[in-house]
Amino acid sequence: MENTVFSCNDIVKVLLPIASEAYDYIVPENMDVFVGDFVKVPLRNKFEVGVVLSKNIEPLGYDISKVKTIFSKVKNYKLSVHQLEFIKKVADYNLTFSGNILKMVMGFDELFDTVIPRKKNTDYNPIYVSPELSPEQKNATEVLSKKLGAGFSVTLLDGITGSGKTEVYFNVINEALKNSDTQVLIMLPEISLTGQFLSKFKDRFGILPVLWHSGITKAQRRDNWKSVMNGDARVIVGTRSSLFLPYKNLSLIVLDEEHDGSYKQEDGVIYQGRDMAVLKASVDKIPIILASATPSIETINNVNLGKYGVVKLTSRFGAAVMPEIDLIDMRQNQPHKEAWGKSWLSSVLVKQIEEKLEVKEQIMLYINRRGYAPLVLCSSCGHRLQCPNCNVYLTAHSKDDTKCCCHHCGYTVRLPKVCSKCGKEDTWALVGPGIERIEEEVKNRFPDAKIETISSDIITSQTRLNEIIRKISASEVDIIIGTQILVKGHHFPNLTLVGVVDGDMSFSSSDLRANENTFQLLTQVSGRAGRDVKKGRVVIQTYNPDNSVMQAIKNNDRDAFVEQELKDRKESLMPPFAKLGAIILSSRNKETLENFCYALKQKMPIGLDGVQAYGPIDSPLSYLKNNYRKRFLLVVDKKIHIQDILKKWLSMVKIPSTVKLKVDVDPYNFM
DNA sequence: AGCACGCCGACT
DNA sequence: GTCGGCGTGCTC
Repeated sequence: MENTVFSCNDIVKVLLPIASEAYDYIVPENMDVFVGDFVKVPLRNKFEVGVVLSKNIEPLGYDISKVKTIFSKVKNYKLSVHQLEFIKKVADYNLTFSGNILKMVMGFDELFDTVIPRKKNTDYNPIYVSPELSPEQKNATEVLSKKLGAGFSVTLLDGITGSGKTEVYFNVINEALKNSDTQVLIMLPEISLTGQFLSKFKDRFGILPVLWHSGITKAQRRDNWKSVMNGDARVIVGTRSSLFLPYKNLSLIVLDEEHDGSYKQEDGVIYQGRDMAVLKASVDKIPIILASATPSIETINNVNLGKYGVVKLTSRFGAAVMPEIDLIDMRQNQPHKEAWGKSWLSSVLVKQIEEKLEVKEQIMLYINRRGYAPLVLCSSCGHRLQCPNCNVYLTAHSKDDTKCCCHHCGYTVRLPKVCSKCGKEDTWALVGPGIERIEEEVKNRFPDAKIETISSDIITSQTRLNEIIRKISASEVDIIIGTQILVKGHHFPNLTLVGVVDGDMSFSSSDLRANENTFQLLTQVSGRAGRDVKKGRVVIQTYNPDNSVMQAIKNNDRDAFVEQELKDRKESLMPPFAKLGAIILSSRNKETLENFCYALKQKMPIGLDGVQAYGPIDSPLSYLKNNYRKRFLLVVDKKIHIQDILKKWLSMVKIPSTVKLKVDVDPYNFM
């Protein structure tokens, strides 16, 4: 197979980076092509580069006069049989075209432009310096190192926050790299984490890994892609898209923060990066390490079933101990009447902040809501400002010179003078707290404190984020107010108090993993406190202190949470005890959408054993970016191949060109 | 997803 | 007569 050569007049299948399966092309005279070769072919009225898959032995299902001839071969570019197999499997699993996956493999448009190659230092001379490991860390390193070179395996590196998981897998990576021509991929959930990670890696190994994510420059893309293909890149750090790079000889994948929802790609081709990483490891027959302090329920279930191995780190690194966690019952801690609608920090939390400021230790306040206020309401008639393109309310940003923004489509409007409904002037009430409003309250209460606010609206560049992280580490900041961006992975030795302003927020999402997300998020946020010699403290404000998730967090009892959650999922027949598939339909035309939904409903798979089909229903966001949206949901027995059911169902209807249809295998949210 | 083709209304 | 907006369908 590897050496299969095709020559003059053979018809071969060429996969192109477009939404399609492979097309047929004739091999011209004086050209030999191999499986995996990149070739330039005519497509319509231009040229496109694709990859040779196989010889076409089936009769053509169309007019042979349409078949064009390969124009040229692209030298020095090749995909291995493993890579082709991976493309096919990812496409099949997620019910999309192989061409869409190839597009991700090829990474960018400029790949085959003729450019002067840049000089890069490709020497790999690491001088690895490991810190002294604890007995637990040593054991974990040993167990994981034994998986190297021993074929496909999945192992969960299950270690509490601050236990030193990174040092463990760094040691394993160092072990893997002793074999001179192998490559290692380290996956992180978000771009914002990669910068910090690179310097940490450099501290230990003395060299920088190759970086890959959607934000790197074109020149970097081109260079990094090539160095991964020719094997010069030994260590690659990247987000989920780095899975599709053309590795020459990958020997290990480490996927950090495996529970993180950011691994799920929601637009374009929908896929779960973590699951595709496991698939990649199985195709390449190599080990994969999944690391987390709060593993996903799916992964824990796979460990329980014996499908995945596990190594545990149960104590914090060095002298650090786990923080003490308090739940503040907000029903008993409402602000005073005159502060109603102006204050969101309970007196308990305020007192704790004062105490920490006194002893010059750092405080982090967490609120996962951008902007100033999530709702703008006319106090005269009750009218709410809404987005014209989506059915959501607008969020008020920056109190003075107020702009109102839609967080889904980006629509922005100045706060109008008069209410469009009742015509009265200056009646707007800005309702609820966002991060900017919490910042305002903190500044009023602690005017002498040095405060930094971190949200995606404020942090527009990696440099800016790095600068703030440096300031925090150097204790130039007293109070840090942040959204998601700060929760993951950071280590601030002097941070000893974490305050969660709205602990209930993530419960209210239309996500089937809402409980799980809340548990993971609050555990991770809490994990920022007291990572060094000083003991940390966590204050979570909540209206549901008796809720079992909240209790599990307070008691630092992950097992209790997992047991309850597995029981609930089993009873309600949700993953990991059932397989889900969603069909998401959207159209600018409401009637066309409704008619097509009716047609799809007629062909819905009913009466099949172990298959339940629901829908259509309006999406929770039933109007988004000028499109109406509806959904169907399939819930099937784990033994049933859900892709087959979906494929068969969809083959029975004709999708109008004005209706967009997306399939989401293993959906996470129902938006 | 692009991109061309063709149908139709508007405007010179 | 012809320019351009947009709905439709094809790409080997």
